[in-house]
Amino acid sequence: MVARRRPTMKDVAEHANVSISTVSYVLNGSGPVAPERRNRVLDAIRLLDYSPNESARSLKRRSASTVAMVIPDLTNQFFAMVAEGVQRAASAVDVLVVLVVPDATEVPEENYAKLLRSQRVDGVIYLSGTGSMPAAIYDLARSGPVVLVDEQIPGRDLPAVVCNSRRGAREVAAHVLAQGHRKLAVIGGPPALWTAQQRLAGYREAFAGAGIDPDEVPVYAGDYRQESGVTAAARILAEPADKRPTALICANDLMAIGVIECLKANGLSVPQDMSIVGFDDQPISRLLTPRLTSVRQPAHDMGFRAAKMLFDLLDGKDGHGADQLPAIVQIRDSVCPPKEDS
Amino acid sequence: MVARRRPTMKDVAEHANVSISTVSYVLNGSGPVAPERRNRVLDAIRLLDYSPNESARSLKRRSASTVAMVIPDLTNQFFAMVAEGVQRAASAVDVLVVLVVPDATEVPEENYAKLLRSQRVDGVIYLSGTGSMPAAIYDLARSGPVVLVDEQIPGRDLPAVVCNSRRGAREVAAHVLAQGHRKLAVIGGPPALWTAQQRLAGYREAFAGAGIDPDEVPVYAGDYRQESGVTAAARILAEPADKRPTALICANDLMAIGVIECLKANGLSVPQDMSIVGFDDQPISRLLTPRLTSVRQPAHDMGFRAAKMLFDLLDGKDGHGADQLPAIVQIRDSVCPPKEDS
DNA sequence: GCAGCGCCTAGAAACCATTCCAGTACGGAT
DNA sequence: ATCCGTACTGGAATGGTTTCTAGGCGCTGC
Repeated sequence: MVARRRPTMKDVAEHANVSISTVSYVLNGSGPVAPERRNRVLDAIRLLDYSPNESARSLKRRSASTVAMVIPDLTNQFFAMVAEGVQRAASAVDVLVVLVVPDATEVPEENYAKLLRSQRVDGVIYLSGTGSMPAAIYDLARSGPVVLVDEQIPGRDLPAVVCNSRRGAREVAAHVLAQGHRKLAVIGGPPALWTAQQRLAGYREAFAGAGIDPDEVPVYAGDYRQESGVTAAARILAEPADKRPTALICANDLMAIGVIECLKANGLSVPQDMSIVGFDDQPISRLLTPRLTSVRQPAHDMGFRAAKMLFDLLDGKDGHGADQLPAIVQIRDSVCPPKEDS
Repeated sequence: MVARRRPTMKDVAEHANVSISTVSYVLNGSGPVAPERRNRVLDAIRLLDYSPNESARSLKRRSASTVAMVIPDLTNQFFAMVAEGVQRAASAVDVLVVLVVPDATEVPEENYAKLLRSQRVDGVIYLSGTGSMPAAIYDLARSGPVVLVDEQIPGRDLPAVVCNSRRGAREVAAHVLAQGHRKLAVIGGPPALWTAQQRLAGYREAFAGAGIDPDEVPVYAGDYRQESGVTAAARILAEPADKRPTALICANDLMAIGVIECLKANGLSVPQDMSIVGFDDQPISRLLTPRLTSVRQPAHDMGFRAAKMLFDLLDGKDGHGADQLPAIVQIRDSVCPPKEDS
């Protein structure tokens, strides 16, 4: 089968006995067309099964009706949910979303900038993953509109949709403290990430509020991945039993899951032997045993709003700044009062 | 800040004192250029921070270097993993992947066809979700190259990457039977889906092989979503205890999770009171209590191969047909022998 | 009866890169 | 000195759309 040439506006115009510009006016409603001719054009379009060549269109319009979405890890359901939110907002206005997964091997921000400059995409929605240089993101933003999700660059106010992580963190830590725990430990996220900083700050506020010196609470380094939860838990278990914390505050659910895995493997039970909380409220978290107490971020909504914000930016509406959504503590079964003897 | 015009080849050419075509030759290596001039061009490109306008390029080349990936549900980790595989294959050859999530409200295949015809994308990778009409997919495939993942249209051999679901299903059912179960039930997927049909067929083969009449085994209708597992479990629990199956074979993990949720809520324990198996081997499944016995599909690899297959198609290499990967049974803790008294 | 106005239409100039083709310059062979 | 082939270069056509501009036509109001 010889791949027949797709029909163009010219074909439609000839078929309908009008000029090319008339066809364009009909297509975009960008000029007045007499009803009778409009119908002729419409008929011709149907007949020829014409659809406009989007490459030509974006060339002329200087806009690709496409945005890039940078997602560090799709299998993390938080990101997946954000992605769905973005997608939903985009498809409502007929914008395509291209999926970009940073390649760990190189500095990817440069590629996104090139994407932007080559007009393949009109803007970028950026979810930061385990490690990205603030400076690189800022450079990227100079090539075109960028909206950050759950990330902020200190000092520069790039448009962003964030969650009140600090408050959520404070509240979940307060919940743990309210159960009577005094020997705590934190498993933190990648220190370079805004969210990790915010969450830690929130925890410390709660500690201070309960009369505990935040600097006395050990913070184990994590990277938001499950594996790092396992590692941190192993380190904690290596300490003598009477020095161990009675509650462990994890900066996200994945690490909390790793922790629980490790504790269980070592014969400890959660929450009886150790209370655990997470952050993110992944859908799985309520299916675990015990059901994990966590902090819910409105992921879908964050994605949706970020996309909206980007579209506004592209439309020239310059209401940038950060949009902040609430984080909500979900209390479940992974926290209980500490044992008497600790 | 006035949005300054991006530099074009013309600017580069003027800057380097060569013609536009020379710049193009340098850019694409599509013609001989003397080293000295090549360097002048390269310098000018760097100096002006030029990057080619991809819209113009695709217009001329008649190819967008972009493919669409239809994903019914990103929060399903199986799909997410496939997506990552696709993405990885694509980024290796500098192809963009646009994410398309079917909108439940309308017939989306038509939109994908339009996407294809408008040359916004060169091809489509199609993962079928809970319900899609085979005919619609076939229509879609007439607008451009389409590769199916974990789906096949009977009678038409569209290019596809599938998993040996039938065999995996047979084996996992055989495992259940080997534990001594004789009273079984199946919770099936959407009957319109190829995977659901294959899995059911596999289960039935195993039943027959164990001397059980497959038609005697009740099949509850599910739709691959967690909720439908809950519903089916509730229906089963409504039956008198001595008529209940001792083992429940679920056509995917999500439904199995729903089943377990419901059983637990009703005071039954898994696997002691009822054995459960799933299909897909979602990453969460090994974190549940009990750890769920399931069938692993090489999701990432399936995505990767599907993308490769599509790119081959686009390159004119016509080695279509279906690629079949093995499904591997993962035996864990959710199956044990039936109680004596049943 | 004519200027002036509103609708509508067609022509043509962008938009930017690719590629065919004709042409230049220069080395060596005759 | 002439001719030819090679290695390179530049002009121009092309891809399909949008949009500016000018103009045609039928009215109204004076």
